[in-house]
Amino acid sequence: MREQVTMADVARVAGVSTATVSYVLSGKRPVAPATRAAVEAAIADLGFAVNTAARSLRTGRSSLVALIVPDIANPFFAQLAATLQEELRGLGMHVVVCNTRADREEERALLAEAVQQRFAGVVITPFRLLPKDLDTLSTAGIPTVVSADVPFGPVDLVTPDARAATRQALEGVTAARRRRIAMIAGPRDATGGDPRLELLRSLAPQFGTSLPGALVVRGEHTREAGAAGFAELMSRRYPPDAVFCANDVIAVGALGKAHELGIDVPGDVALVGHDDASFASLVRPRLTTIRYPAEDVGRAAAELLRERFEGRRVPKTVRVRAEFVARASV
Amino acid sequence: MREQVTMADVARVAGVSTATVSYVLSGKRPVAPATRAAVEAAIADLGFAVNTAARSLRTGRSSLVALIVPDIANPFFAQLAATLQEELRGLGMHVVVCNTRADREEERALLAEAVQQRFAGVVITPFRLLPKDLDTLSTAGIPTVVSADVPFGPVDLVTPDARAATRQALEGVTAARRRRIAMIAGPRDATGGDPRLELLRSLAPQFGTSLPGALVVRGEHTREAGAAGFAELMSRRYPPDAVFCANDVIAVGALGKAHELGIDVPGDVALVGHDDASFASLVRPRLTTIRYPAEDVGRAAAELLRERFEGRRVPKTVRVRAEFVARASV
DNA sequence: GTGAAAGCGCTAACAC
DNA sequence: GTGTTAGCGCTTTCAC
Repeated sequence: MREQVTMADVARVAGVSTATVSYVLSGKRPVAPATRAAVEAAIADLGFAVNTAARSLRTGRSSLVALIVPDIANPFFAQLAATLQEELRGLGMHVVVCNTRADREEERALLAEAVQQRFAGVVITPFRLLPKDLDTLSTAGIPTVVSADVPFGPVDLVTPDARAATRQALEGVTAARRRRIAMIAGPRDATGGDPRLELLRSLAPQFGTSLPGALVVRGEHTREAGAAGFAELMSRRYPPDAVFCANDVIAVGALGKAHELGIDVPGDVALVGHDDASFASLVRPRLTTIRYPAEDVGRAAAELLRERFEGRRVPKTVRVRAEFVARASV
Repeated sequence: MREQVTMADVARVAGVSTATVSYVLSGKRPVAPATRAAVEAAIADLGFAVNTAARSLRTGRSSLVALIVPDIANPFFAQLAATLQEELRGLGMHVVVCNTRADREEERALLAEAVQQRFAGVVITPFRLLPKDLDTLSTAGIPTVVSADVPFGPVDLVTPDARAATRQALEGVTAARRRRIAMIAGPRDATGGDPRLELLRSLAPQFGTSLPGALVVRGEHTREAGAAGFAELMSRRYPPDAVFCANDVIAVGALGKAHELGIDVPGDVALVGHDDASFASLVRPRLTTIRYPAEDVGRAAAELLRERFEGRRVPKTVRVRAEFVARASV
C-alpha cells in the first residue's frame, strides 16, 4: 500500500508551508515566482495529487457531476455521457451516471442524493420531474444544467433549435403529397408535454396539413411503445401516410412493426425520427430524422457548468441547432 | 443554503454519542435494540445522510467505482454502465464513467487517477493496457474487476464462455456449405491478441474448415474499420464466403460496405458479429451474432466488487455464457 | 508574500 | 453496550 503523498510532504520538500502549496494550486493569492517554481518542482518530484476527499470535506463541494438521464443505454445519452466526461475531465471533474428509467421517484431520489453528497454540478434530462423538484439543487447552490426541449425553471438550459429542421422535415414529407400526418409521442405525463409534437403542430399549417389529436398516440420512449403505437395508428380506418416519432428509439420500434405487418416504408408510410441516434443510419430503410447532436449538447453543458464554477449567477440558455437528415424513410 | 445535518445532530437528538450513530450505520459493533431504534428515528426525522467526503477522508476509501472502457458510446458498454450503476446503487456506490478511446495512455492515466482518488473499485475492459499496468491498483488495494476474453493478471475476471456459441456459429455457417471463412479482427497491438479469433481458429477444423492468416484483416473496433476490412477481404482474388467480426460495431460497418459494393448478405457472404449490441437486430439483414450479455457482465462485476468489499482476498473468475443468435445474415 | 492553525464530519481505537 | 477523542488532508482566516 503506497502511502499517500500529502501537501505537507510537498511543503516540506519545497521549504514552504502547506498554505503556500494550496495557493500555488488554486491561484487564489499571488505567489512569488521562485516559490511557485520550488513548489511545482516538489509536486512533480513526489507525484503529488490532491486528496479530493479532504478538499471536498473542507470546501463542502465534491468534484462529481451527476448526469441524470432516463436511459443511459439510449445511444443519444451514451454519447452525451462520453462527451461530457471528456469535456469535464480537464476541470478535474468526474461524471457519475444515473439512470432514472423515466421514473419520477428515481429522478427525485437521484437529485436528493446529489444534494446530500454535495455534488459539484448536475446535468439532467428531466422526464417526469417537475421544475420545482429542482429547488433543492438551487437551495443547495449546486450548478444545474437542464437538457430539455422547453424551459424548466430558473436554471441553465441546453435546448434544441429545431424550428428550421422541423420545417424541412415537414416539407420533405408533404412534398411527396402526404397529408395524413401522425405522431407517436411520449407519455402524456411527461414533463412539459411533448414539445416536439407542439412544434410540428404549429408548423404543419404552413404545409397545408395538420396533426389532429386522433392521429397522436402516446407511449414510453421504447421500441415496444413505438411498435405498439405504429400498430395502433395503422389499424385506424384512415391510417396516416406519414408518422413522426418523438425519438429514434420509438421510430425504430415502429419500423420493426412495419416490417412485421408488411407495410412498406416509405412506400405506404413515411417515417421520421428525432435525435439521429447511432443506429438511425443502420436500419433499412435508413431512417430520416431530425438530428440533435449529443456532442454539442455535452460541450454546451460542460461550458455552462464551467461558467457557474467560475461565478456566474444568472441563468443562461444555449440553443443547439438541430438538423434535418434526409435519408430513405420518407 | 440548507445546512448539512451531521452525525452530531443525530447523536444529540437520539441522546447518544456520534460513535453509536456511526455503529448503527455500519453495524460494525452491536447496538442495543432500543438505542438503535432511537438513532434510526432521529436519522429519519432529521433526514440525515452521511457526508461521504468526511467518510472517505477518514477511511481512505471513496464511494466511487470507475468504469473504464474503450468506448462508452458502444451500446454494449453503455448497457454495462447502466447495469453496473443499478447494481452498485444499493451499496451506496457511484459509477464514474471513463472513456479511453482505446488509447493506452488514456487507460493508464485513468488508472492512475483511480489510485490517486482512492476509488473504491475499478471495472475495466483493457484494450491496449498490459496486465502489469494494473499493479498500481493492487498495490493500492483497490478491488479490480477485469472484463475481458482472457485472464489479465491476478485480479477478478468476468469472461465469456463462448465455446458452445462459437461452435454453433461455425455450424450454422458451414451448414450452408461455406468454407472460405474470414475474420475482421481487432488491432494487432490490442491486449491479449484476439481471443475471439483464436477460439474460432481452434474450433474451425471440427467443421472441416480453417481461418488462414491471409483471410484475417485487422483494425480498430469501429464502423470505419469494419467497412475497410470488408472491402479489403472482398477485393481478394478468392474472397471469403463468410466473415466473422470481432464485435458488432465492426460487423455493422462491414454490412454497410456490402450494401455499397452491391454484395448480397447472406447470399454472397455470410456475416457474423459478436456481442449482440442493441442495433444488431435492427440492421437489414438482421445480424447473426454471438451474444455476450452486458447485463450479466454488469451483475457479475458488481457482485465480485461486493465480495471484495466484504473481505475476499483471492482472485475469482466468473464465466458468463455467450449465446448464438441466429438471425438473417448467415 | 508567507505562515500558523482551526476545523470540515466522520471512524475507530481505547477506555469504561 | 456505549462514550471520548484523535486525526484523516485540505482550505482559508488571521496575523505578520
